[in-house]
Amino acid sequence: MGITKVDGFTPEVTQMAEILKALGHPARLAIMEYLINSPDCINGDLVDHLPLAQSTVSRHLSELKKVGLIKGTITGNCISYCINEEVWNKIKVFFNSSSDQITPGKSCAC
Amino acid sequence: MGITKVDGFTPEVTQMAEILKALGHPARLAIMEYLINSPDCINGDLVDHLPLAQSTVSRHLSELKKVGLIKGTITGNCISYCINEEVWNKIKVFFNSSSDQITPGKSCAC
DNA sequence: TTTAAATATCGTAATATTGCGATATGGGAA
DNA sequence: TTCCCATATCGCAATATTACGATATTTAAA
Repeated sequence: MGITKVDGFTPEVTQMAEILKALGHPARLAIMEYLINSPDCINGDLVDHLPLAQSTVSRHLSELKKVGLIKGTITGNCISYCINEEVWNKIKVFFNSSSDQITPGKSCAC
Repeated sequence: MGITKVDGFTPEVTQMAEILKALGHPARLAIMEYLINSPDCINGDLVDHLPLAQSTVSRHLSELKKVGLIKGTITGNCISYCINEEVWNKIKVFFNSSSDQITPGKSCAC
């Protein structure tokens, strides 16, 4: 089928899965790291840093923006993309709070 | 194409992307939450908690195991699956350390 | 207005993913 | 051994993803 079932899952799970799915690609994860490390949000030479064609990079940027991981706009030759810290923080909180719920030293044998 | 390019990315990025990709599905994320909240690792009634057929759940479990997110084995009627805390923690560290690198109040305009 | 630059979108082809039913497999119980 | 139960695997069909080249779009500058 290739179609992901959504019915029966909580909106929280569905939304977080969408975000993580967007991050689950080497190019998109590399883009995020690049944006994190670039202090001025400019990613004009992003294409040079990735082994992908310009159109492919643009498509990945579009997907990251779709799920809210990045924000910004392009106006002329001024490229202004940066991390959406709110969403990024949401992921961080998700994993931190999940970790707290793990029973330490959980036995995995019967 | 549908084939994800790997050449040109660091092994770290590629591996983390694989893990996040595995988590980027509502069913698999729900499975992880279920495993986190079940103190005794038993997931025999996992199928009842998901809106998916048994074979589909088994396939998702297989993918989670492939990337190391869960560990355990099935011996007879004794189901023993649980979170691989080491990998889970690796994700947590990844997002926490990444957040530290974000320049606070980064301006996104030109 | 025309040109140059940079990014976005389109069209396409190849591959991957998803889900289910059917079936196979494995271990315990009768 | 045979039966029963639960999970794993297979095979299939439908859809999604990925990447690229070509083209469109947009903005600033000449």
